[in-house]
Amino acid sequence: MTRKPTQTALPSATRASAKGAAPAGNVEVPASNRATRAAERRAAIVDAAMEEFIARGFAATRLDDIAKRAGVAKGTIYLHFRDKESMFEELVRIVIVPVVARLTALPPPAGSVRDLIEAFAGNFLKEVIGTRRGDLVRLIVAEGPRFPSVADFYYREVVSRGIAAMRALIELGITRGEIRDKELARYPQILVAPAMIAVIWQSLFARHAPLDAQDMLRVHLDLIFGERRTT
Amino acid sequence: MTRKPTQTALPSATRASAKGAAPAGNVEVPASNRATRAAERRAAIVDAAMEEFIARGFAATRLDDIAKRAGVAKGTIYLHFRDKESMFEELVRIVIVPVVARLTALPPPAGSVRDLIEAFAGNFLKEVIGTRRGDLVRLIVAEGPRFPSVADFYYREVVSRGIAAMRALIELGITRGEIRDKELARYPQILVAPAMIAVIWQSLFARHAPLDAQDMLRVHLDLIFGERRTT
Amino acid sequence: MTRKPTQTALPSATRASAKGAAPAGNVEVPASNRATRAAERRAAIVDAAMEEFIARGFAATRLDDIAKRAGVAKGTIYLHFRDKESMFEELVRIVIVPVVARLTALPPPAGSVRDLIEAFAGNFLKEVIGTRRGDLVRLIVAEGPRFPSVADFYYREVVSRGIAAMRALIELGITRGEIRDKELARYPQILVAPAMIAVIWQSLFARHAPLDAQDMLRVHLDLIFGERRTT
Amino acid sequence: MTRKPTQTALPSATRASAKGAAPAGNVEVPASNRATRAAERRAAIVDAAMEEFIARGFAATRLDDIAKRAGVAKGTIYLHFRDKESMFEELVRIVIVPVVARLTALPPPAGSVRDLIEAFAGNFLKEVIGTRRGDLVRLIVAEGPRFPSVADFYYREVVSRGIAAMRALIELGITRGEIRDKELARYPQILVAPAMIAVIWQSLFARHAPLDAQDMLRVHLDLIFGERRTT
DNA sequence: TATGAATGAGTGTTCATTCAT
DNA sequence: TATGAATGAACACTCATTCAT
Repeated sequence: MTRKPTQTALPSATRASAKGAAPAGNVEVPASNRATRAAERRAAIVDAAMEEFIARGFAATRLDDIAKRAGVAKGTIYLHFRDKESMFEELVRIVIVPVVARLTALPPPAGSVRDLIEAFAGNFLKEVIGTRRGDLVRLIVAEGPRFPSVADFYYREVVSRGIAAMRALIELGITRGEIRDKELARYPQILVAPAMIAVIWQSLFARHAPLDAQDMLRVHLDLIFGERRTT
Repeated sequence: MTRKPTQTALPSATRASAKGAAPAGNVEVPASNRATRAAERRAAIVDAAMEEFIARGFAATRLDDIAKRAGVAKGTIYLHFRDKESMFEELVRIVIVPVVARLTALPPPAGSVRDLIEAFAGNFLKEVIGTRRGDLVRLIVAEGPRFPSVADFYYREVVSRGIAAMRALIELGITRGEIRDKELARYPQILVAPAMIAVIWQSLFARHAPLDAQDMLRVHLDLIFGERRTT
Repeated sequence: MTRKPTQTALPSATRASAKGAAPAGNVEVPASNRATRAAERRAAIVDAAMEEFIARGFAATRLDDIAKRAGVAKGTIYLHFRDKESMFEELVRIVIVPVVARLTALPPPAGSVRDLIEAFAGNFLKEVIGTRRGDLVRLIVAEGPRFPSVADFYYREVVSRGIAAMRALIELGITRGEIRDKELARYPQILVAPAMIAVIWQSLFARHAPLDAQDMLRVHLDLIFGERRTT
Repeated sequence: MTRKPTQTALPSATRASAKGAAPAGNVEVPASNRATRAAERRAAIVDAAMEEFIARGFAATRLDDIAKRAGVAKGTIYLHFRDKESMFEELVRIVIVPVVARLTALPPPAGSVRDLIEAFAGNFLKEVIGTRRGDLVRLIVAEGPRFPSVADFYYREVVSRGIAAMRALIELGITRGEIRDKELARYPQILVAPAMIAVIWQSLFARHAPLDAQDMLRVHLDLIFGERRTT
């Protein structure tokens, strides 16, 4: 298998390092204090690791490459993470948690259930589908069986909460008469399935056949809520 | 990462060794001819490789383990496959092709479109979801980005054909008035999404929360076709 | 290191197999008897092995290639030779012996010593320099330290006899007054050295700078015998 | 082939570790700086590799043995050389270059041409014949055909320059009347041949029949320049 | 705290040798 | 006698981890 160093830049939510505050021209310990510097390094490592893990998978990723991409020495990684495995596990947590936080910070619960779900889908589209985070989801699907702790974490923090939230929305929709099919509440997975498929499709088949995820999700919601009168 | 050799038995479609000719209760199989033996060995390697690749992913799988599981010497693998990569690529072909063949051997095209799709879903449930083949699908999702040839093959042989077949069925359903939502034909992925989600769920989360895939697919079809009067 | 199968044909003194006697169109055991067939196979193996050993050296030569080149199965080699090492050792004997025999079948001892030596040099030029046999000499130089038995054999059969023969000629030349330098008899190597250098040169540097070995040997003999009046 | 690790000590020109600074009788060398240590290690690897390659040839040499002999871990070799092949190629350069430099640092160009050549021969005797460097020459002859880059390098740096230098000396000798045979200038190889033969002889046949290389070279020079009056 | 040279266990691949046919 | 599939020891090369500086 060929190794072509992926050179994609990384505009990451975890990056806390872009600080204009550092006084230029200082060789020893610039402006920020020790703790900040450490946090920056750690963030750089996390970013680099995510890129590499996504590009090659856990086993095929070399710490050398992560270090190079993060701009630190290989040994430095071990000052922040116990080993490669726990780096991967922590990485997933570090990246996933803020996303979940943002997605669950639901918009004002005003309006129809469909509006709520559409808002949610819009966020998901923007934050996940076709982004690094989407790739991370695929990575979790890929490595889950070898990292039960990751699968557990992901199930606990993302899947089960997502399913519960969707179920609550569906039940609300049924109560309000927006959703006809009462059985849907038993399988919120059905509501989420096209979004997941979109995530995977973008990773694997986008270059064979592009997919208009937004439009697909709209069609799906039409199916569930009945066609919209106007847009 | 700990390495516990997964010892799952393997009831495989690729196994050609179930010879009815062998006297039952015989320990030493009398051997048959050279070509047959070679085919058996190759099948054993394919089966073993599939188990190992599914359990560990491509990079973390050791040829030593495949050989041990297949009951052959390591060198023997190289009599059948050029190297680890091409073994993986051929493996996918070898396992996928007959499944596709079987799934596309559509049941008697009589009855309603819903009956057709239900028959198809039933096959998929039996042949893929929760089986080794399902795990293979997850494996392809996992390794696809690193094996463009595999992703290409899978798209060409499975995805595009599956999408096309589903679209044809959907259009038929629309024509016959069984399906109301005309836009569905533009996104057959929606029809398939829950089945794919079921495949992944069984691999990753079954132990956290079992999923009645059959029931879920029924609910999904009810959503698309309208609730069934009787079952 | 790349492996380009050397495809040079092999017009070898050891080949005894080119027999027009075999009745065409016979599948089982053609004309010649069993022993002859075996001898042919053995000769084919020896020829093929020589080519391969010369092209790659002992360690880098694969028995597979020898077998392929000889047109026999790999196992067949083991019917003729105990193992790779002893094949190499026997090979050297098999190829060297007839050459020595031919070279030592000295031409009629008439004429001057210089004539004798020139005749000898002519043979050497024709039979060794720039030929497969020359390459074999280089091979012996190359593998000698790892094959003491080969070095021993070569010293015993070729070097010591060659040196002795040269010394005898030199002494005759001194006696007859053809050679002035009496000390030359103590170092017959000096007489042979340019011929050896020519052998090596053709193997290694011919493509950088071609060497007219014949002319060089003449100049060398002029040095020893004094310039010739006419040619 | 039996594998007996040759344990010959190695007084090498490449060894840079003989540090006069180290307190005598000290077991643990105090280390000095990083760069020095790296250079020492590299030199140790080069020395060890030369020993092993000379003893076994390229293909039969194991990197494990080189590492063991050099007192480093196997991986360390790869910090200094890309792979086995390039190690061999660099090795030849590293060892040959300083020898050439020393040999071409000609002695005071005073005196007769014969004196010059004798000085040169003396150096060659001391520096090459019967030394590790001589063995290396034999190794180059052995592996040249499989390492064109080595053969090229050797031709360019050693052979062609040596031939040119010898030709210049011969022509000077002819001009001054020291050398009678005018054709010799066309084949400087003749002048060098006995020295090369001596190199090979010491490697292969010394134990069968010792050769007094110094005396042989003197006889050869007598042949070319005419016998010396006194020594 | 940060470095990166050094380590050595681990793995894909090769190939001499065997042996059932 | 001849075959060539099968074997498994051997080896080049990699890379996670350590540790002296």
